[in-house]
Amino acid sequence: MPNASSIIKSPAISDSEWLVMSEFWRLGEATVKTILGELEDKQTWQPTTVQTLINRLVQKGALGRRKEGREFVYAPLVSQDYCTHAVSRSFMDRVFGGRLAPLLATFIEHQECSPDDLAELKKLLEDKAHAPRE
Amino acid sequence: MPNASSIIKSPAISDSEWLVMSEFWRLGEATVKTILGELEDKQTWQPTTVQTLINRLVQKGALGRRKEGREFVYAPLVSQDYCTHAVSRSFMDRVFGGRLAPLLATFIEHQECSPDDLAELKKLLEDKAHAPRE
DNA sequence: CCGTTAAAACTACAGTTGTAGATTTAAATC
DNA sequence: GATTTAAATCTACAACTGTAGTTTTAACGG
Repeated sequence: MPNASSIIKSPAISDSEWLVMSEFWRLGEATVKTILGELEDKQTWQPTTVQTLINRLVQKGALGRRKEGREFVYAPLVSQDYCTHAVSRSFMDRVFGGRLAPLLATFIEHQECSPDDLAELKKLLEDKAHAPRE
Repeated sequence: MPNASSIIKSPAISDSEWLVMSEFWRLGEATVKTILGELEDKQTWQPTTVQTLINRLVQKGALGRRKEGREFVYAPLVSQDYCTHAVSRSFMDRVFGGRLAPLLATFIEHQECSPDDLAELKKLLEDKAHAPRE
């Protein structure tokens, strides 16, 4: 995936669209039918709804596609990593004035973290501290 | 602020509206004129735009108001803490499958954290570890 | 080659959002 | 009380969203 970041603004992916993109990111590529199968248990969307969301993602440049027989095979044109980073960044800016600590604090305060979670987070920080420049 | 959480769904505050709410949360209460002054350096909105955003926040139940002379004094009806927690929760669910560690990892990976930040985060975790139940 | 039929494309429609101009109202002032 | 005028209300309008029905197209099977 060429890194379009810092040049191209990541396409604005809406909430519903994000659910669809998640499947594509997980699968790498897929037909509408495949996605319908994947989403079946998670959503109650009609097939045309999913089709519409996919179409919009193509229009926005988030998905590409190639014809294969009578159907299209779609695949992400933007990486999940890039998109999650972009939305996280703007989320943090908007809600926490760009500071990460208050974000983390919010979850810790509200006891959303199990001891295991805390340990995991700690490990993340320590690893980073020991290899500050990768 | 009575804790309406877990009962009442927090009003869906849009991006622009959030900027306005932030000012009210900071100031406690304010008139439109005050907010206009506060936002002047940060935004290029026309006065009516701000007025509209405030009106919508009132409609949504995020702000209350009382008449004072010829103008209204507005004040938050929902706490910042509650709202930030609510949006953080749903953001994390949507983008990171509900897991905090990947969220943190995203920022760490992208070198968005200074050593100071890392230290601060670490301290947060340690404090929590030592006082798991407040 | 033609019909069947799955897939895609087109159309729809109300609610939200970003942004703001135009009009009304009522408080303050003379 | 009439006038001024700041503040609020009303209106606008396009883009985006969530959600899906209707119509067209073209590949496959006979």
